[in-house]
Amino acid sequence: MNKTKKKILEAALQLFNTYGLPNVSQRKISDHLGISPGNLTYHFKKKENIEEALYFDLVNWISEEFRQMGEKEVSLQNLITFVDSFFVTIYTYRFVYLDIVHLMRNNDVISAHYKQLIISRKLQFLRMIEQFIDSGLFREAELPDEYEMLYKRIQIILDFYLSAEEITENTIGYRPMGNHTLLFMHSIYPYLTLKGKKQFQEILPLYE
Amino acid sequence: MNKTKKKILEAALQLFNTYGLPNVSQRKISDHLGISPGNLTYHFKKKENIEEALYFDLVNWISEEFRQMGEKEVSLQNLITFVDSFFVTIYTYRFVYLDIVHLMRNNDVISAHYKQLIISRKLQFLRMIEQFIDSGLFREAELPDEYEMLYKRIQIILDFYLSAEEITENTIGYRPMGNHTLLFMHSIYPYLTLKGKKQFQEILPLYE
DNA sequence: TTAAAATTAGTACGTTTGTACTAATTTTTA
DNA sequence: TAAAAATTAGTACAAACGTACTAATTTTAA
Repeated sequence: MNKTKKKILEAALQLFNTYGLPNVSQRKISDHLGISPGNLTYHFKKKENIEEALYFDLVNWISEEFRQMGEKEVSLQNLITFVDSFFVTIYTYRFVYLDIVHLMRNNDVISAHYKQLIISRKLQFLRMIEQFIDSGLFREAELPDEYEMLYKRIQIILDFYLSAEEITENTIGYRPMGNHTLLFMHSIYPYLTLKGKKQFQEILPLYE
Repeated sequence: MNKTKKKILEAALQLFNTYGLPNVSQRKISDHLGISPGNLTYHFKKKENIEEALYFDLVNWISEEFRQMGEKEVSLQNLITFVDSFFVTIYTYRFVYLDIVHLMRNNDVISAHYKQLIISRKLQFLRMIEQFIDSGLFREAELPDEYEMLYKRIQIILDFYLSAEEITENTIGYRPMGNHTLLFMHSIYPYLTLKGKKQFQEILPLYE
Protein backbone atom coordinates (compact mmCIF):
# COMPACT_ATOMS: atom_id res chain seq x y z
CA MET A 1 0.00 0.00 0.00
CA ASN A 2 0.97 3.61 -0.56
CA LYS A 3 3.06 5.21 2.17
CA THR A 4 0.82 8.25 2.67
CA LYS A 5 -2.29 6.15 2.55
CA LYS A 6 -0.89 4.04 5.35
CA LYS A 7 0.00 7.11 7.39
CA ILE A 8 -3.50 8.48 6.93
CA LEU A 9 -5.06 5.27 8.17
CA GLU A 10 -2.76 5.17 11.18
CA ALA A 11 -3.56 8.76 12.11
CA ALA A 12 -7.28 8.28 11.53
CA LEU A 13 -7.29 5.17 13.71
CA GLN A 14 -5.54 6.99 16.50
CA LEU A 15 -7.79 10.03 16.32
CA PHE A 16 -10.99 8.00 15.99
CA ASN A 17 -9.97 5.91 18.98
CA THR A 18 -9.12 8.94 21.07
CA TYR A 19 -11.88 11.43 20.28
CA GLY A 20 -14.66 9.29 18.84
CA LEU A 21 -15.67 8.92 15.23
CA PRO A 22 -18.20 11.79 15.07
CA ASN A 23 -15.70 14.17 16.68
CA VAL A 24 -12.96 13.70 14.08
CA SER A 25 -13.19 15.51 10.75
CA GLN A 26 -11.09 14.98 7.64
CA ARG A 27 -9.34 18.27 8.28
CA LYS A 28 -8.35 17.17 11.76
CA ILE A 29 -6.68 14.14 10.26
CA SER A 30 -4.75 16.11 7.64
CA ASP A 31 -3.77 18.74 10.20
CA HIS A 32 -2.58 16.01 12.55
CA LEU A 33 -0.37 14.61 9.80
CA GLY A 34 0.76 18.00 8.50
CA ILE A 35 -0.48 17.27 5.00
CA SER A 36 -2.94 19.27 2.93
CA PRO A 37 -6.65 18.44 2.94
CA GLY A 38 -6.38 18.04 -0.81
CA ASN A 39 -3.84 15.32 -0.33
CA LEU A 40 -6.13 13.48 2.02
CA THR A 41 -9.07 13.73 -0.39
CA TYR A 42 -6.83 12.37 -3.11
CA HIS A 43 -6.32 9.16 -1.19
CA PHE A 44 -9.76 8.97 0.42
CA LYS A 45 -12.47 10.88 -1.37
CA LYS A 46 -14.91 10.52 1.51
CA LYS A 47 -14.61 10.05 5.23
CA GLU A 48 -16.58 6.85 4.82
CA ASN A 49 -13.77 5.39 2.72
CA ILE A 50 -11.39 5.78 5.63
CA GLU A 51 -13.88 4.14 7.97
CA GLU A 52 -14.29 1.27 5.55
CA ALA A 53 -10.56 0.75 5.06
CA LEU A 54 -10.06 0.54 8.83
CA TYR A 55 -13.12 -1.63 9.32
CA PHE A 56 -11.93 -4.17 6.77
CA ASP A 57 -8.47 -4.17 8.30
CA LEU A 58 -10.14 -5.15 11.55
CA VAL A 59 -12.22 -7.81 9.86
CA ASN A 60 -9.14 -9.32 8.26
CA TRP A 61 -7.29 -9.50 11.54
CA ILE A 62 -10.22 -11.23 13.19
CA SER A 63 -10.61 -13.66 10.31
CA GLU A 64 -6.99 -14.60 10.70
CA GLU A 65 -7.54 -15.23 14.42
CA PHE A 66 -10.56 -17.39 13.68
CA ARG A 67 -8.51 -19.34 11.15
CA GLN A 68 -5.75 -19.94 13.68
CA MET A 69 -8.21 -21.14 16.30
CA GLY A 70 -9.84 -23.49 13.79
CA GLU A 71 -6.53 -25.28 13.41
CA LYS A 72 -6.15 -26.00 17.10
CA GLU A 73 -7.95 -28.67 19.08
CA VAL A 74 -11.13 -27.78 20.95
CA SER A 75 -10.14 -27.03 24.54
CA LEU A 76 -10.94 -24.47 27.19
CA GLN A 77 -7.39 -23.20 27.21
CA ASN A 78 -7.38 -22.64 23.45
CA LEU A 79 -10.75 -20.94 23.62
CA ILE A 80 -9.52 -18.53 26.25
CA THR A 81 -6.31 -17.81 24.34
CA PHE A 82 -8.45 -17.02 21.32
CA VAL A 83 -10.76 -14.70 23.25
CA ASP A 84 -7.73 -12.93 24.65
CA SER A 85 -6.23 -12.21 21.23
CA PHE A 86 -9.68 -11.29 19.99
CA PHE A 87 -10.00 -8.59 22.64
CA VAL A 88 -6.58 -7.18 21.80
CA THR A 89 -7.71 -6.70 18.22
CA ILE A 90 -10.98 -5.17 19.36
CA TYR A 91 -9.02 -2.77 21.52
CA THR A 92 -6.73 -1.80 18.66
CA TYR A 93 -9.74 -0.85 16.53
CA ARG A 94 -11.81 0.27 19.46
CA PHE A 95 -13.46 3.22 17.69
CA VAL A 96 -15.40 0.68 15.64
CA TYR A 97 -16.90 -0.74 18.82
CA LEU A 98 -17.24 2.49 20.77
CA ASP A 99 -19.14 4.18 17.94
CA ILE A 100 -20.60 1.08 16.35
CA VAL A 101 -24.20 2.26 16.21
CA HIS A 102 -23.23 5.59 14.70
CA LEU A 103 -20.92 3.84 12.27
CA MET A 104 -23.57 1.41 11.08
CA ARG A 105 -26.23 4.07 10.85
CA ASN A 106 -24.13 6.27 8.60
CA ASN A 107 -22.22 3.72 6.55
CA ASP A 108 -24.24 1.26 4.51
CA VAL A 109 -21.24 -0.72 3.26
CA ILE A 110 -20.05 -1.54 6.76
CA SER A 111 -23.55 -2.10 8.03
CA ALA A 112 -24.38 -4.61 5.30
CA HIS A 113 -21.11 -6.46 5.72
CA TYR A 114 -21.39 -6.70 9.47
CA LYS A 115 -24.91 -8.07 9.35
CA GLN A 116 -23.71 -10.88 7.12
CA LEU A 117 -20.68 -11.48 9.28
CA ILE A 118 -22.48 -12.12 12.54
CA ILE A 119 -24.67 -14.76 10.93
CA SER A 120 -21.66 -16.91 10.11
CA ARG A 121 -20.11 -16.14 13.49
CA LYS A 122 -23.17 -17.53 15.21
CA LEU A 123 -22.95 -20.78 13.25
CA GLN A 124 -19.26 -21.09 14.07
CA PHE A 125 -20.02 -20.62 17.75
CA LEU A 126 -22.78 -23.21 17.80
CA ARG A 127 -20.59 -25.73 16.00
CA MET A 128 -17.89 -25.15 18.58
CA ILE A 129 -20.34 -25.67 21.43
CA GLU A 130 -21.42 -28.96 19.89
CA GLN A 131 -17.81 -30.10 19.87
CA PHE A 132 -17.45 -29.06 23.49
CA ILE A 133 -20.55 -31.04 24.41
CA ASP A 134 -19.18 -34.07 22.56
CA SER A 135 -15.94 -33.80 24.49
CA GLY A 136 -17.88 -33.81 27.76
CA LEU A 137 -16.83 -30.33 28.87
CA PHE A 138 -20.17 -28.56 28.24
CA ARG A 139 -23.50 -29.89 29.39
CA GLU A 140 -26.45 -30.45 27.07
CA ALA A 141 -28.91 -27.60 26.67
CA GLU A 142 -31.64 -27.59 29.31
CA LEU A 143 -33.80 -24.96 27.66
CA PRO A 144 -34.93 -24.47 24.07
CA ASP A 145 -32.33 -22.41 22.18
CA GLU A 146 -30.25 -22.13 25.32
CA TYR A 147 -26.92 -21.89 23.47
CA GLU A 148 -28.34 -19.58 20.82
CA MET A 149 -29.23 -17.26 23.66
CA LEU A 150 -25.81 -17.70 25.23
CA TYR A 151 -24.24 -16.70 21.94
CA LYS A 152 -26.45 -13.62 21.75
CA ARG A 153 -25.22 -12.52 25.15
CA ILE A 154 -21.60 -13.27 24.36
CA GLN A 155 -21.88 -11.30 21.16
CA ILE A 156 -23.19 -8.31 23.08
CA ILE A 157 -20.34 -8.61 25.54
CA LEU A 158 -17.72 -8.88 22.80
CA ASP A 159 -19.14 -5.93 20.88
CA PHE A 160 -19.86 -3.68 23.84
CA TYR A 161 -17.42 -4.55 26.58
CA LEU A 162 -15.22 -1.59 25.69
CA SER A 163 -18.22 0.72 25.57
CA ALA A 164 -19.26 -0.46 29.01
CA GLU A 165 -15.75 0.18 30.32
CA GLU A 166 -15.70 3.62 28.73
CA ILE A 167 -18.90 4.80 30.41
CA THR A 168 -18.14 3.11 33.72
CA GLU A 169 -14.53 3.85 34.46
CA ASN A 170 -13.36 7.06 36.00
CA THR A 171 -9.93 6.77 34.49
CA ILE A 172 -9.32 8.62 31.27
CA GLY A 173 -8.54 6.29 28.43
CA TYR A 174 -8.62 2.53 28.83
CA ARG A 175 -6.57 -0.05 30.56
CA PRO A 176 -5.41 -2.04 27.56
CA MET A 177 -5.95 -5.40 29.23
CA GLY A 178 -8.90 -5.28 31.55
CA ASN A 179 -11.01 -8.11 32.84
CA HIS A 180 -12.76 -8.85 29.57
CA THR A 181 -11.43 -12.40 29.34
CA LEU A 182 -12.46 -13.09 32.92
CA LEU A 183 -15.91 -11.79 32.10
CA PHE A 184 -16.10 -14.08 29.10
CA MET A 185 -15.00 -17.06 31.18
CA HIS A 186 -17.73 -16.38 33.72
CA SER A 187 -20.27 -16.36 30.89
CA ILE A 188 -19.51 -19.93 29.94
CA TYR A 189 -18.74 -21.36 33.39
CA PRO A 190 -22.32 -22.30 34.33
CA TYR A 191 -22.67 -24.39 31.19
CA LEU A 192 -19.72 -26.63 31.97
CA THR A 193 -19.99 -30.19 33.21
CA LEU A 194 -18.29 -31.20 36.44
CA LYS A 195 -15.31 -32.26 34.35
CA GLY A 196 -15.38 -28.92 32.57
CA LYS A 197 -15.66 -26.96 35.81
CA LYS A 198 -12.67 -28.77 37.22
CA GLN A 199 -10.57 -27.91 34.17
CA PHE A 200 -11.89 -24.37 34.34
CA GLN A 201 -10.88 -23.84 37.96
CA GLU A 202 -7.34 -24.86 37.10
CA ILE A 203 -7.12 -22.16 34.45
CA LEU A 204 -9.04 -19.44 36.30
CA PRO A 205 -6.36 -18.37 38.82
CA LEU A 206 -4.13 -17.35 35.92
CA TYR A 207 -6.60 -14.63 35.01
CA GLU A 208 -7.18 -13.00 38.36
CA MET B 1 -43.39 22.74 33.13
CA ASN B 2 -43.75 25.23 30.32
CA LYS B 3 -45.81 24.07 27.34
CA THR B 4 -43.18 24.87 24.70
CA LYS B 5 -40.43 23.41 26.81
CA LYS B 6 -42.38 20.18 26.98
CA LYS B 7 -42.97 20.19 23.22
CA ILE B 8 -39.26 20.75 22.59
CA LEU B 9 -38.33 17.81 24.77
CA GLU B 10 -40.89 15.59 23.05
CA ALA B 11 -39.62 16.55 19.60
CA ALA B 12 -35.99 16.20 20.62
CA LEU B 13 -36.64 12.76 22.07
CA GLN B 14 -38.33 11.62 18.88
CA LEU B 15 -35.63 13.02 16.61
CA PHE B 16 -32.76 11.75 18.77
CA ASN B 17 -34.35 8.30 18.83
CA THR B 18 -34.88 8.25 15.08
CA TYR B 19 -31.73 9.79 13.66
CA GLY B 20 -29.21 9.45 16.47
CA LEU B 21 -27.94 12.13 18.81
CA PRO B 22 -24.99 13.36 16.67
CA ASN B 23 -27.24 13.65 13.61
CA VAL B 24 -29.77 16.01 15.17
CA SER B 25 -28.98 19.71 15.48
CA GLN B 26 -30.86 22.37 17.40
CA ARG B 27 -32.16 23.79 14.15
CA LYS B 28 -33.60 20.45 13.11
CA ILE B 29 -35.56 20.41 16.35
CA SER B 30 -36.92 23.93 15.93
CA ASP B 31 -37.70 23.30 12.25
CA HIS B 32 -39.51 20.10 13.18
CA LEU B 33 -41.67 22.02 15.65
CA GLY B 34 -42.14 25.05 13.40
CA ILE B 35 -40.72 27.41 15.98
CA SER B 36 -37.82 29.80 15.62
CA PRO B 37 -34.31 28.81 16.63
CA GLY B 38 -34.31 31.80 18.93
CA ASN B 39 -37.27 30.36 20.76
CA LEU B 40 -35.48 27.08 21.25
CA THR B 41 -32.36 28.78 22.57
CA TYR B 42 -34.53 30.69 24.98
CA HIS B 43 -35.69 27.47 26.61
CA PHE B 44 -32.46 25.51 26.20
CA LYS B 45 -29.35 27.57 25.77
CA LYS B 46 -27.26 24.60 24.73
CA LYS B 47 -27.94 21.26 23.11
CA GLU B 48 -26.46 19.64 26.19
CA ASN B 49 -29.25 21.10 28.30
CA ILE B 50 -31.79 19.21 26.21
CA GLU B 51 -29.80 16.02 26.55
CA GLU B 52 -29.64 16.48 30.29
CA ALA B 53 -33.34 17.20 30.68
CA LEU B 54 -34.19 14.00 28.80
CA TYR B 55 -31.57 11.98 30.62
CA PHE B 56 -32.89 12.98 34.02
CA ASP B 57 -36.44 12.23 32.91
CA LEU B 58 -35.22 8.74 32.12
CA VAL B 59 -33.43 8.43 35.44
CA ASN B 60 -36.57 9.47 37.31
CA TRP B 61 -38.71 6.89 35.52
CA ILE B 62 -36.24 4.17 36.34
CA SER B 63 -35.97 5.24 39.97
CA GLU B 64 -39.73 4.97 40.24
CA GLU B 65 -39.61 1.46 38.80
CA PHE B 66 -36.90 0.48 41.27
CA ARG B 67 -39.01 1.89 44.09
CA GLN B 68 -42.04 -0.12 43.00
CA MET B 69 -40.02 -3.31 42.77
CA GLY B 70 -38.58 -2.71 46.22
CA GLU B 71 -42.10 -2.81 47.67
CA LYS B 72 -42.89 -6.22 46.24
CA GLU B 73 -41.74 -9.59 47.57
CA VAL B 74 -38.62 -11.16 46.08
CA SER B 75 -39.79 -13.63 43.42
CA LEU B 76 -38.83 -14.63 39.91
CA GLN B 77 -42.14 -13.41 38.54
CA ASN B 78 -41.73 -9.99 40.11
CA LEU B 79 -38.16 -9.77 38.88
CA ILE B 80 -39.24 -10.49 35.33
CA THR B 81 -42.10 -8.03 35.50
CA PHE B 82 -39.61 -5.43 36.66
CA VAL B 83 -37.14 -6.16 33.86
CA ASP B 84 -39.96 -5.94 31.36
CA SER B 85 -41.03 -2.48 32.49
CA PHE B 86 -37.39 -1.49 32.67
CA PHE B 87 -36.89 -2.34 29.01
CA VAL B 88 -39.96 -0.37 28.00
CA THR B 89 -38.46 2.70 29.63
CA ILE B 90 -35.10 2.04 28.00
CA TYR B 91 -36.83 1.80 24.66
CA THR B 92 -38.68 5.05 25.20
CA TYR B 93 -35.41 6.87 25.81
CA ARG B 94 -33.43 4.67 23.45
CA PHE B 95 -31.20 7.44 22.08
CA VAL B 96 -29.50 7.53 25.47
CA TYR B 97 -28.52 3.89 25.08
CA LEU B 98 -27.85 3.89 21.35
CA ASP B 99 -25.50 6.85 21.63
CA ILE B 100 -24.41 6.35 25.21
CA VAL B 101 -20.66 6.51 24.59
CA HIS B 102 -20.95 9.66 22.52
CA LEU B 103 -23.31 11.14 25.09
CA MET B 104 -20.95 10.45 27.99
CA ARG B 105 -17.90 11.62 26.11
CA ASN B 106 -19.45 14.99 25.29
CA ASN B 107 -21.55 15.66 28.38
CA ASP B 108 -19.76 15.78 31.71
CA VAL B 109 -22.90 16.27 33.78
CA ILE B 110 -24.51 13.10 32.50
CA SER B 111 -21.26 11.19 32.58
CA ALA B 112 -20.60 12.03 36.21
CA HIS B 113 -24.15 11.22 37.27
CA TYR B 114 -24.23 7.90 35.47
CA LYS B 115 -20.97 6.73 36.98
CA GLN B 116 -22.38 7.33 40.44
CA LEU B 117 -25.65 5.66 39.54
CA ILE B 118 -24.26 2.32 38.47
CA ILE B 119 -22.38 1.95 41.74
CA SER B 120 -25.62 1.96 43.74
CA ARG B 121 -27.30 -0.24 41.14
CA LYS B 122 -24.67 -2.87 41.63
CA LEU B 123 -25.22 -2.90 45.38
CA GLN B 124 -28.97 -3.17 44.89
CA PHE B 125 -28.46 -6.13 42.58
CA LEU B 126 -26.16 -7.96 44.95
CA ARG B 127 -28.57 -7.43 47.85
CA MET B 128 -31.36 -8.88 45.73
CA ILE B 129 -29.28 -11.91 44.82
CA GLU B 130 -28.62 -12.52 48.52
CA GLN B 131 -32.34 -12.54 49.16
CA PHE B 132 -32.83 -14.97 46.30
CA ILE B 133 -30.17 -17.26 47.73
CA ASP B 134 -31.84 -17.09 51.13
CA SER B 135 -35.16 -18.06 49.59
CA GLY B 136 -33.54 -21.11 47.99
CA LEU B 137 -34.10 -20.02 44.40
CA PHE B 138 -30.51 -19.09 43.55
CA ARG B 139 -27.54 -21.29 44.32
CA GLU B 140 -24.53 -20.12 46.30
CA ALA B 141 -21.63 -18.67 44.34
CA GLU B 142 -19.17 -21.30 43.15
CA LEU B 143 -16.48 -18.89 42.04
CA PRO B 144 -14.98 -15.79 43.66
CA ASP B 145 -17.05 -12.72 42.74
CA GLU B 146 -19.33 -14.86 40.62
CA TYR B 147 -22.38 -12.67 41.14
CA GLU B 148 -20.40 -9.47 40.76
CA MET B 149 -19.40 -10.77 37.35
CA LEU B 150 -22.98 -11.77 36.57
CA TYR B 151 -24.07 -8.26 37.37
CA LYS B 152 -21.41 -6.83 35.11
CA ARG B 153 -22.72 -8.89 32.24
CA ILE B 154 -26.33 -8.04 32.98
CA GLN B 155 -25.47 -4.38 33.10
CA ILE B 156 -23.89 -4.62 29.66
CA ILE B 157 -26.96 -6.40 28.34
CA LEU B 158 -29.33 -3.84 29.83
CA ASP B 159 -27.30 -0.91 28.52
CA PHE B 160 -26.50 -2.31 25.09
CA TYR B 161 -29.27 -4.69 24.13
CA LEU B 162 -30.90 -2.05 21.95
CA SER B 163 -27.58 -1.21 20.31
CA ALA B 164 -27.04 -4.87 19.54
CA GLU B 165 -30.49 -5.08 18.01
CA GLU B 166 -29.89 -1.94 15.97
CA ILE B 167 -26.70 -3.22 14.36
CA THR B 168 -27.99 -6.77 13.93
CA GLU B 169 -31.49 -6.44 12.62
CA ASN B 170 -32.29 -5.81 9.00
CA THR B 171 -35.60 -4.19 9.79
CA ILE B 172 -35.65 -0.43 9.92
CA GLY B 173 -36.54 0.86 13.34
CA TYR B 174 -37.10 -1.46 16.27
CA ARG B 175 -39.64 -3.97 17.31
CA PRO B 176 -40.82 -2.31 20.49
CA MET B 177 -40.93 -5.55 22.45
CA GLY B 178 -38.20 -7.87 21.33
CA ASN B 179 -36.69 -10.77 23.17
CA HIS B 180 -34.81 -8.71 25.71
CA THR B 181 -36.65 -10.16 28.69
CA LEU B 182 -36.06 -13.69 27.41
CA LEU B 183 -32.39 -12.85 27.06
CA PHE B 184 -32.29 -11.60 30.61
CA MET B 185 -34.02 -14.71 31.88
CA HIS B 186 -31.45 -16.91 30.18
CA SER B 187 -28.71 -14.93 31.90
CA ILE B 188 -29.94 -15.88 35.34
CA TYR B 189 -31.22 -19.40 34.63
CA PRO B 190 -27.91 -21.24 35.19
CA TYR B 191 -27.64 -19.77 38.67
CA LEU B 192 -30.96 -21.14 39.88
CA THR B 193 -31.37 -24.09 42.21
CA LEU B 194 -33.49 -27.05 41.16
CA LYS B 195 -36.40 -25.40 42.92
CA GLY B 196 -35.65 -22.16 41.10
CA LYS B 197 -35.35 -23.87 37.72
CA LYS B 198 -38.70 -25.53 38.21
CA GLN B 199 -40.35 -22.19 38.94
CA PHE B 200 -38.52 -20.70 36.02
CA GLN B 201 -39.74 -23.29 33.55
CA GLU B 202 -43.32 -22.54 34.55
CA ILE B 203 -42.88 -18.88 33.71
CA LEU B 204 -40.71 -19.29 30.60
CA PRO B 205 -43.40 -20.39 28.10
CA LEU B 206 -45.18 -17.09 28.64
CA TYR B 207 -42.24 -15.29 27.10
CA GLU B 208 -41.70 -17.33 23.94
C1' DT C 1 16.04 12.96 -20.69
C1' DT C 2 11.59 13.90 -21.53
C1' DA C 3 6.71 13.01 -21.46
C1' DA C 4 3.15 10.98 -18.66
C1' DA C 5 1.34 9.78 -14.38
C1' DA C 6 0.94 10.17 -9.59
C1' DT C 7 1.03 12.85 -5.73
C1' DT C 8 0.73 17.02 -3.05
C1' DA C 9 -0.51 21.87 -1.76
C1' DG C 10 -3.55 25.36 -1.62
C1' DT C 11 -7.82 27.41 -2.08
C1' DA C 12 -12.60 27.96 -2.30
C1' DC C 13 -17.52 26.80 -2.24
C1' DG C 14 -21.97 25.97 -0.26
C1' DT C 15 -23.96 23.99 4.10
C1' DT C 16 -24.58 23.33 8.58
C1' DT C 17 -23.22 23.87 13.04
C1' DG C 18 -23.80 26.14 17.82
C1' DT C 19 -24.96 30.28 19.66
C1' DA C 20 -25.71 35.30 20.32
C1' DC C 21 -28.38 39.37 19.69
C1' DT C 22 -32.32 42.50 18.91
C1' DA C 23 -36.94 43.47 18.16
C1' DA C 24 -41.64 42.17 18.20
C1' DT C 25 -45.32 39.97 20.46
C1' DT C 26 -47.81 37.76 24.03
C1' DT C 27 -48.73 36.93 28.79
C1' DT C 28 -48.68 38.15 33.51
C1' DT C 29 -48.93 41.27 37.22
C1' DA C 30 -49.87 45.40 39.72
C1' DT D 1 -55.65 49.18 31.93
C1' DA D 2 -50.83 50.09 32.03
C1' DA D 3 -46.29 48.48 33.12
C1' DA D 4 -43.37 44.57 33.58
C1' DA D 5 -42.08 40.09 32.46
C1' DA D 6 -42.00 36.21 29.63
C1' DT D 7 -41.98 34.37 25.30
C1' DT D 8 -41.28 34.21 20.40
C1' DA D 9 -39.46 35.48 15.75
C1' DG D 10 -35.97 36.71 12.97
C1' DT D 11 -31.43 37.52 11.80
C1' DA D 12 -26.62 37.22 12.00
C1' DC D 13 -22.02 35.43 12.70
C1' DA D 14 -17.89 32.94 13.10
C1' DA D 15 -16.35 28.38 12.87
C1' DA D 16 -16.27 23.84 11.07
C1' DC D 17 -18.03 20.66 8.00
C1' DG D 18 -17.51 17.60 3.60
C1' DT D 19 -15.91 18.06 -0.73
C1' DA D 20 -14.48 19.92 -5.27
C1' DC D 21 -11.15 22.15 -8.06
C1' DT D 22 -6.74 23.86 -9.99
C1' DA D 23 -1.97 24.32 -10.05
C1' DA D 24 2.46 22.94 -8.57
C1' DT D 25 5.56 19.35 -7.62
C1' DT D 26 7.42 14.79 -7.49
C1' DT D 27 7.78 10.22 -9.17
C1' DT D 28 7.59 6.88 -12.79
C1' DA D 29 8.21 5.09 -17.28
C1' DA D 30 9.44 5.21 -22.08
